[in-house]
Amino acid sequence: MDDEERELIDGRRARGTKRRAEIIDATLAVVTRDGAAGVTHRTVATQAGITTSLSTYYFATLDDLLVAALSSVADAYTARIRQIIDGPGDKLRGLAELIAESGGPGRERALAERELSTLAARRPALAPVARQWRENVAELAATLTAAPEAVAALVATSDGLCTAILIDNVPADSDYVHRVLCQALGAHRDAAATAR
Amino acid sequence: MDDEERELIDGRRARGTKRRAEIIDATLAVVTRDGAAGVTHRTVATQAGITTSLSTYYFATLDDLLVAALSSVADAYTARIRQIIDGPGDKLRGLAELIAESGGPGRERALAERELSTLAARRPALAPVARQWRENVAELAATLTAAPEAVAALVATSDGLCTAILIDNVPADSDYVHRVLCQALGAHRDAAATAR
DNA sequence: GTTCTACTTGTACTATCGTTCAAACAACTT
DNA sequence: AAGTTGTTTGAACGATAGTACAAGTAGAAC
Repeated sequence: MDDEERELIDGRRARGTKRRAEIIDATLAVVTRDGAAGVTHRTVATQAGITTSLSTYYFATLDDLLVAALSSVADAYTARIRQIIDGPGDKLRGLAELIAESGGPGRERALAERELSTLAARRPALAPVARQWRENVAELAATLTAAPEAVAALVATSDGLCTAILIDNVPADSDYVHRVLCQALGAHRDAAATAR
Repeated sequence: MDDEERELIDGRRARGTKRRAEIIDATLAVVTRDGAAGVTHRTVATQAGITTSLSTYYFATLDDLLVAALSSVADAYTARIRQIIDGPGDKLRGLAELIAESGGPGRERALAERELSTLAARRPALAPVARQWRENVAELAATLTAAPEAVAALVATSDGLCTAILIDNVPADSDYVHRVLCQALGAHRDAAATAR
C-alpha cells in the first residue's frame, strides 16, 4: 500500500479513493436491486460489508452518495462512447451495440443510470452529469451528418430506444437498433454505410 | 362486502371514487413537488387535507397508491393522444405540440409520468401501464408510414425528446419538435406535409 | 327509535432512517 | 517510545416511516 490510486492530478496523495469506489459500487448494486429508493446508508454499508458510520465518513450526506454514484455511471458510459467516437470502427454500429447492451448484460447499469438520471430532474447540481450522455451522442452524430435535426433525432432516438429496451425487458437485437438509428439519421436510403 | 370495487361502467354507484381521486391528485402534487421518494401516507394526507388513516383506508399500502397514481397519469396521457389520433388535424403536429408541452405547463405531469414510469421498471405489474404511451404513439405513427423502422424511430424519438425537454428544463419549441419528428419519420424531404 | 354500513378520526406500536460521537485502530514521523 | 494523522467501529439520539386499530360519525334501511 504505497501510493495506491492517486488518480488525482496534483502531487498530493489520493485520499480514500479505493474505499469510495467500493462504496459507490455497493450503491449501484443497491440501486440495481431495490431502486434508488432503497439506497440508505445502512443498505449500502451492508452491501459493501462495512459499518454504517464508515459510509457516512466518506459521504457525509446521502445526497453526496447519490451524486457520486450517478457521476460514476455517467463517467463509465462516457468512456464507452468516447471509445466508439475515437475508435476506427463503424460509429453508428458501435452506438447500436452499446444501446443493445441495455437489454442484456448491461441492463443493470442502464437501469441504474435511468433511475439516477430521473433523480437529476429535481437536483440542478446533477443536471450537467445527466446531460453528458446526450452531448456525447450528439458529438458522435455530428460526425455522421451536418443537419441539426438529424443530430437531435439520433440523440432522442438513442435515448428512447434505451428506455424501450429497459421497460420491455427483452434482449435487444443490435441489428434492429442499428436499422432504427439509420432511419432516424435519415440514412435509410443512401448513407447507411458511410459511417466514419 | 359484495361487489365493492367495480366503480366502473355498470349502473351501480361508485364507492369512494371522489375521495380516491382527491388522494390521487394529492399524490401527484407531492410527486411533482418532492419526487416519488417524497410520497408517504402522511405527506399525501397533508396535501389532501385529510388524516393519515384515511389515506390508508383507501389505499391499504403505499404501493397501491403509487400504482393508482401512475395509472391515472397514463390514462390522462392516453386520452390526449387518442384525441389526436381520432381528431381531424395534422397528427404529427399534434404529437409535436403534446411533446412540447413537457417543457411548459405540462411539465409537472410529464415529470410525474417519468418518475412513476421509472418506478415501473422494477414492478412488473406496472409495465403494461408504462407501455401504453409507446403503443399509442406507435399507433399514431402507423397512420403516417408503413415502415416498421420508421414507426420505431418515431416512438423512440418522441420519448427521447420528452426526456431531453425535461432534463434541459427549457420551454420547448413545438416547431422544432415537429421538425425532429419529421426527420425521424424520414419525412424530411417529401412527406413533411402529408400528415393525416 | 334501532341497526347497519360506509366513512373518518386520533392514537399508538414498531421499525428504520440520517446523522453524530467518542473511542479504538493502524501506519507512518519524529 | 511517543505522537500524528487518517481510518474504522459500536452505540446512540431524535425524527419519521408504514401500518393497525378501536372508537366515533353520518345517513340510509329497517
